[in-house]
Amino acid sequence: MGEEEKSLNFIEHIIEDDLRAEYVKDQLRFRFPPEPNGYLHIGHASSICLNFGLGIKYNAPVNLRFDDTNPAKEEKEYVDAIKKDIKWLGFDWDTECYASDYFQQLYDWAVVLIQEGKAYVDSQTSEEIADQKGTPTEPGRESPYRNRSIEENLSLFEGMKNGDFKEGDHVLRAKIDMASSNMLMRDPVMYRVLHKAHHRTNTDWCIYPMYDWTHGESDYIEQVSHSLCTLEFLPHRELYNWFLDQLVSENRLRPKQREFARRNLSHTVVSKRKLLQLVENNIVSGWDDPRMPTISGLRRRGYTPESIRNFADTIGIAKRDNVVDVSLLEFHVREHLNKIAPRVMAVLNPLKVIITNYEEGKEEWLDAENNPEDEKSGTRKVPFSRELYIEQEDFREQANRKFFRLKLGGEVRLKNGYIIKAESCTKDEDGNVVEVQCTYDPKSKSGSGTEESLRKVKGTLHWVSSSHAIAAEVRLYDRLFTDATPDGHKDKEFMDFVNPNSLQKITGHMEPSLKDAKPGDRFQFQRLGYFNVDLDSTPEHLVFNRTVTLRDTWAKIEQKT
RNA sequence: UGGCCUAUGGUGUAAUUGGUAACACAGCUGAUUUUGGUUCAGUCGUUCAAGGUUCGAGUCCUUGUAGGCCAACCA
Repeated sequence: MGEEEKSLNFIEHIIEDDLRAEYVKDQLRFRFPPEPNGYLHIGHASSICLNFGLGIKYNAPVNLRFDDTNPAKEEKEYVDAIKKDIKWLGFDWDTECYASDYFQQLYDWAVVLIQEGKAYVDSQTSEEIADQKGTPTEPGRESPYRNRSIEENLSLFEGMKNGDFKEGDHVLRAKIDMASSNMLMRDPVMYRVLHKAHHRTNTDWCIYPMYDWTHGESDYIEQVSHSLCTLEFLPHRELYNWFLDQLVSENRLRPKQREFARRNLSHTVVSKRKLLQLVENNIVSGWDDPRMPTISGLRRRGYTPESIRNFADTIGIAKRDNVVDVSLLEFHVREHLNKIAPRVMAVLNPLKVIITNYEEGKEEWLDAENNPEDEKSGTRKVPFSRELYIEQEDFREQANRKFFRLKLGGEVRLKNGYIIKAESCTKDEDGNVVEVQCTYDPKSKSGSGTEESLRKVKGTLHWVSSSHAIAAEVRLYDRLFTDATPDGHKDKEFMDFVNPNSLQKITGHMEPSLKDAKPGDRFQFQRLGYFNVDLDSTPEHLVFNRTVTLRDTWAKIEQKT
């Protein structure tokens, strides 16, 4: 019941007010209305969580409606990807709808508008129409075709529908007010001729309705009570209402458009158009590249639906411009993955360690906890032997007291194993350490209960047995852009900020339990971060993505000195 | 030179609708820890400005300032 204490966002306040004033709960209905012209991104996730979350909160139906009125940009591929992403996020829609299902109804209504003298066919070029539109500070001029007879309009509009005209010959316009301070009210175009096949209606139509003439009417047909969209549609509201005024009947629910600010994420772009540019210019491998802020990219990267929902929940919804720090998103994945990801050991930057007093050829299988956060997760066996790998960063010949890791003459615990002491090291001709010779304390074995095993040493390192380790490709990701707001600069293009080093591929050495890992499986590589198995992975060639690093306090300490 | 929207810590969002400015992240301290992870405790810091109404203003009014949106046969 703690849920009820949560304060309402401004949309919920509006709904509560409406519930008190005019609606009953049963009339509430929402919709998520993507255009199938690209993949969904983290900004859409916010909108999805808003609309479907409202549906859950008020036990109201939520439609998935494809706003497919522009066949030039839309494809079935996108429809399928969108449906997959919404389901993956954990939501389900009441009815799958398409604006294209309403083409006939929309046409019939348009004819009614013509008959009532509220719409006319304009036969000018788009340039002429644009020229007459005026500017925000000057009124527009009326089209010479504005006062055509109803009969002529009717016959021309029918001709448009029948394919008698080329693209651009005519458009249908609403007759509103060329002097309105709202540019959208200056006789907006309702229909244009487009001789293009539509992914659902194929060539049935060669005129297509514009967004404004479609959206509110679709909401009305579906009896959506609250049509929520982003703030850039705010000026459209007047037109949305004008179109509704022409056709709503008293006894049917009249939809309301309400607007909220789109969510921006730092160090990335959240716009289908810009994401498409990244794909087309091969900056990334595709819409689902793990560096992309698309839902499919985040999924491939290893994000969980829960973490994205929690993120959307935390940032909430409001009306002001915003740039949410990506570290908040990262916090939510870590929070979730910490609870569910099995711990394993993997060495990404190997440095050979020889335990000189450990018998050659001997191997031991040690017990390792799968997840300290989950008692039921049990343990697994990891092999130990004379020759191991640790991370290069975990050894220094000498270091100060703040360095808890291995140094000459110093001791360290090997996680789930023994305490070792570095005795000497060998270097190559360039002076790089290539091998460390250590001794181990045979009585210090983890979990053995001996006095020595309970000894406290400052550092604990992860490691793998070099002969048992399996090699795997590991893909390390960094932010796609070097700037926090790549598309927020007036003098520069967002493309100027693409990080050239956002992907690094290396070969890591994994503990052998990982050999059966399947695409999608998530792990914590201890002390390194959370990783998942990539779609490209095969049993012969494992591929891991780093979802996110662990919080790294050491990196901060080191940076300061 | 127009119309509309917005303004709360570094970031995001709240504030019983005029009554103690709070939650999360980030940052910083410390404790715990066989992950420099987790967990725990503490800490830092906020109402764009100036007037006004009021016993009382983040909230209402006025003016200003700053940012955003609007002139696609895109959505």
